[in-house]
Amino acid sequence: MKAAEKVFAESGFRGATTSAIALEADLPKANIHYYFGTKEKLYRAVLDDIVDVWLSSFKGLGESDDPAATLSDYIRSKMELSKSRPEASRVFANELIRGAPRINTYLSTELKDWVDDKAALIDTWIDQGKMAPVDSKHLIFHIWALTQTWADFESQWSAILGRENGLTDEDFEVATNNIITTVLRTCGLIPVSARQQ
Amino acid sequence: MKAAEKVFAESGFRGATTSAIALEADLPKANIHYYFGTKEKLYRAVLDDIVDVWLSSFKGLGESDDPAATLSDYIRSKMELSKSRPEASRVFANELIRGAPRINTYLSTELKDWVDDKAALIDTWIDQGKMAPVDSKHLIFHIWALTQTWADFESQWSAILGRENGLTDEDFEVATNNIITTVLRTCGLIPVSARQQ
DNA sequence: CTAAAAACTGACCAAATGGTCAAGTTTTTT
DNA sequence: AAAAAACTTGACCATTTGGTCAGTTTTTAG
Repeated sequence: MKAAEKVFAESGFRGATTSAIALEADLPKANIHYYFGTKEKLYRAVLDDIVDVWLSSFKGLGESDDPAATLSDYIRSKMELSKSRPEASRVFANELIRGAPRINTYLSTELKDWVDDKAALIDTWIDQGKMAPVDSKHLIFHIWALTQTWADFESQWSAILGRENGLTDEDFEVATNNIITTVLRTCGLIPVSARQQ
Repeated sequence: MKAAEKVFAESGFRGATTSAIALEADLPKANIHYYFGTKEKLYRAVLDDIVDVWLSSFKGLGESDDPAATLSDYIRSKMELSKSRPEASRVFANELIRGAPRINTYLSTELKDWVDDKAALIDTWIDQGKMAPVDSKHLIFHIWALTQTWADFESQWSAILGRENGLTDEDFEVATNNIITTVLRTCGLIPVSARQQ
């Protein structure tokens, strides 16, 4: 599965070959077919695994009633995922770029429900005057876009920042703080004049 | 080229087949090889074309001396590109996900220089007290991430928003305004308490 | 008009692909 | 201890792949 995730991340579903996966896993190709049947089924297994990780990362959001802390924690956990499982993120990104043929149902049911739910929570906070008015769904979209980009497009940020051996822990730390700053300022949860750390 | 862009966007370099491109272009496969030689060369031609469009979209930024107007205009032009050339954006995204093997030089020279340059401009604005202090490079990263996501991951946003026939012009309009709000609030250029339009 | 250059294409090929299978080996069950 | 079940794998196959090429058609130049 790990080998498959890597190869699918690097080449997409169509471009990945079962022999490349077999080579990466250091197993004969026939063995992989014994366990997973077809390339399609293996891909689905990898995708299901990723969706599980994704969904479980969502659970954290919304248990506390403090918008600033909740949003910061969520951003931090999303960034942790971008750092620790970039390949998973890339497989997912590949699937989305292709129009999400295999996960459309998941997107428009479970994921949509989750977003609707959390957006309602954010709207409550706004109504209670706990944060500035924002488009709650788009706020969630922004958090996803800003955090996922550090996994999916690492090569771009790495090149622009002049890191020859990929992004460092410090880069991720800085990125995380900047995202938190942006999101909290958008929500009016930290004074804009404050210097960034 | 148009057909190739579409197929490469859908399947990535490895997954795209010359016959699929030929079919899409309604031409015999041999004809495509006559003009472009190899699949690799065709892909490079497509990529070069996209890089051109990208670079020219950058030119606008920085001519005026009004941060709010400049940033808004830039966000608007990036969103225009996400809407009008989503396939180009996806080809580029595919390349980045794969580690940018073919455009690494471009990223760490031209693009890096451009970012260094514009970040310096933003730093000037900050020094002049025209906007709140922010990490200028990360501000640019945020704008790119927030705008490109509407091309690359359209399928995701479309599913979550419950749009059965893809995103509408209005969705793009709302997204654009939300991104502008987020960026301007981050920069302290609009009061946070203001209601969003 | 003509001949040469350029553009085009159907038919083909070697290599790579996803997948199968029979013949084993190892592990589990009884 | 032996039978059954599960696992492993080298060799193989039909199909698809990127790419070629000989021959035809179209365009250009004198």
